[in-house]
Amino acid sequence: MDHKDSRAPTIIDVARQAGVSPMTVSRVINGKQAVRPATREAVQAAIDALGYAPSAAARALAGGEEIRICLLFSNPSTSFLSELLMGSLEQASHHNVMLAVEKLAEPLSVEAVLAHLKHARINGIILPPPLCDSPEMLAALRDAGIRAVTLAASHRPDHFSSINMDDRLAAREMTRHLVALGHRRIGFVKGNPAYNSGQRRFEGYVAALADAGLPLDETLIAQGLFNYRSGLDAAEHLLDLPEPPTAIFACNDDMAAAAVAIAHGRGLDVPGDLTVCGFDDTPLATTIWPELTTVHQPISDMARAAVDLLVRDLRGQRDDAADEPSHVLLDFKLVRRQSDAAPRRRPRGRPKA
Amino acid sequence: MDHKDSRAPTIIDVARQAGVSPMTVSRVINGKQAVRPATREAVQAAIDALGYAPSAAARALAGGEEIRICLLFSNPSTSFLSELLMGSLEQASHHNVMLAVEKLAEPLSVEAVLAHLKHARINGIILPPPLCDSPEMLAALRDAGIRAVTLAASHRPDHFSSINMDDRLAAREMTRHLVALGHRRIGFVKGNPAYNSGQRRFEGYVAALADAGLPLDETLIAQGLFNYRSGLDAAEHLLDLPEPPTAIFACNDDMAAAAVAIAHGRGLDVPGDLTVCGFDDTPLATTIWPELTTVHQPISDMARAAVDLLVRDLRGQRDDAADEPSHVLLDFKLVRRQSDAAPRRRPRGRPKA
DNA sequence: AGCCGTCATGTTAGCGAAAACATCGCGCCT
DNA sequence: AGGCGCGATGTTTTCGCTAACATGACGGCT
Repeated sequence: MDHKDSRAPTIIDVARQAGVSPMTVSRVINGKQAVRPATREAVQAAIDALGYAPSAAARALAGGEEIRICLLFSNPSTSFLSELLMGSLEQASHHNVMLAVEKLAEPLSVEAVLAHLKHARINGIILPPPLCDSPEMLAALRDAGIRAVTLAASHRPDHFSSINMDDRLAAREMTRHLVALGHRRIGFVKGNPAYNSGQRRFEGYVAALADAGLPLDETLIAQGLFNYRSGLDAAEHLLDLPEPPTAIFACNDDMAAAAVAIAHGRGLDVPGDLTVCGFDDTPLATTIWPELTTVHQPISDMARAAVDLLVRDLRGQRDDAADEPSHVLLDFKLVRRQSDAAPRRRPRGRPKA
Repeated sequence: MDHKDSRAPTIIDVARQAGVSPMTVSRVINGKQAVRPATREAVQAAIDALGYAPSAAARALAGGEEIRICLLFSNPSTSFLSELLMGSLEQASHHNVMLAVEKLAEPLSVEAVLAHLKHARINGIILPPPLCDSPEMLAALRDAGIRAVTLAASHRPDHFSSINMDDRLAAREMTRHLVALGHRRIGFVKGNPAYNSGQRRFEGYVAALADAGLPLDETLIAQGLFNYRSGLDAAEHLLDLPEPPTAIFACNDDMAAAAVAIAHGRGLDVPGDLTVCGFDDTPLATTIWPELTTVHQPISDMARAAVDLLVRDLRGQRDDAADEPSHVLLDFKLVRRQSDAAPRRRPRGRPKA
């Protein structure tokens, strides 16, 4: 298609084609300043005709500051990670910033990390759990003058922006959904107390019960650790109760999957004899059978938002020093699949042999 | 630490500090041509002292060609994807090439993709499954003159380089391991026939049986589809046999997990009463209980190798047109966890009630 | 002894885009 | 009516680095 087989068209080629100066083309590309509509259209036509796309490298070079941000993670589940990566990569290329991805070695030495970040000229960092909940990490970052935004952190950080999902509300809606289905005895499997999100999910459960005027039965609450193994124990305990729940709401999908396994082990049909719901919408939720009804956390959206915020903060540094961190709360979605149903008419009846 | 609070040090600062010209610094950085050891050390010292790191943007700009490669995926599991991303991102930044990550919309229109790639000035593509197994995709890419390397493809592509793992050998070793444990009746759950890797894993199983002089019992072979649900059916079928296997080797972890679930549902202990092994080492393998003995596919290494190959091909284009595609086979690793054990002394004995 | 190749290093000229500054034309205000 | 201001566009310079070429010193060869 090209006149010459040689190189990709540059902004100068476009300018020539459109009969304007390169600067005008640049303005059109960046949508800046005033350009007459007629001129804009001409330039756009030239761009389309030549199949021009700006060189990211040249842009970064000329644009003054070269922004490099880093997604620093230590130990999230891979599904969480890949969502995170997808979202942040996309948005990073969108803003034309470099995105490094860094895995923190296990004995996490804050100084070592900082030294590395300094060395790699990282301007800003995205911190997913569990790093975002480490006060020393946060403090060290602040002292080093590196911008950060926490993602799904337990606590709202003091000096940084944050992106979160409303765990409490999500759990409340899920519980409300269970109540609407007709369940009255709803078991809850708590998460690892070290993670605050588990706590907030529990609060949502409690609140929804109160909303519905249902009593909070302590015996229906089992402690879990967020992992499958603990979910096994918790479900075992719940189903051993003299009057077992008709539904189990677990704090994450792994534990919910464990509850399904235990139920099947006892010959219970899910959801016929027992409704099981999870939280997070990890791939596990759709690999097991029946597929789990769960809460979908918009991880890639959160990552996108985090990049946006970080870039805004970073670019803003030059403009003004207003620097107020923002805190955004993203929408979750309750996704209904096949593990929930109304309780059997006579909850205490035996499943058919 | 910096003299001025202003900007990051440039190659010129380093040159001044070391008392040489910028070009010499550039040569040291790129490890090119002959630089006297003494000079090299001086420059290195200056680099360290200033904490200098080269600007990727400037490098790409000056370096002539700006290489952009793309990881094009359609539908892999997220764990596979995140490994892929980690490896390729790391290596891409290592080579200072841009890495775009592109998800293909479901109704995969090859032309649309090509148009997009052209537009985004992508020079080379990494193709994981299932895209790498689409002949039309491969043909279209070749016709468009875009370089590609397939990753874990079923067939060795004609015109592109490829990265693979030896599925056949891995399955053979796993089976051999099971035999060494004392198992004689080893069930096999095949994968979706559409994927060739499943076929090659099956071949490995057959070969290992032959190695051990064990008969190939057709009744012990169940067809699966690579998903959990199909694993449930396959395991059910296998355990319903008048003389059930003492071990089940599933073609992937999802189906192995299903087999564990079925075993538990029947009151069978894993691995006491039944050994279950998987393949792939997905996160699922370590979330369920007991954790699965499986084959670890070095996905991130494969991604790294893919990037290396692609960059070499792309840069080589300028140098010479030798252009012979290479095909590399990476090592797998058999990872033993808690789902395998020697069979019970009397295999036909009932599990204790 | 003089010439030339070769190694080690310096100099110049961009790469493609955007910032900063310059220009030009036009309508509006006093 | 003259100047002022501003909107639309052009020119120049700059970003950090490397390719290509230039230089200079040194040693082996005839």
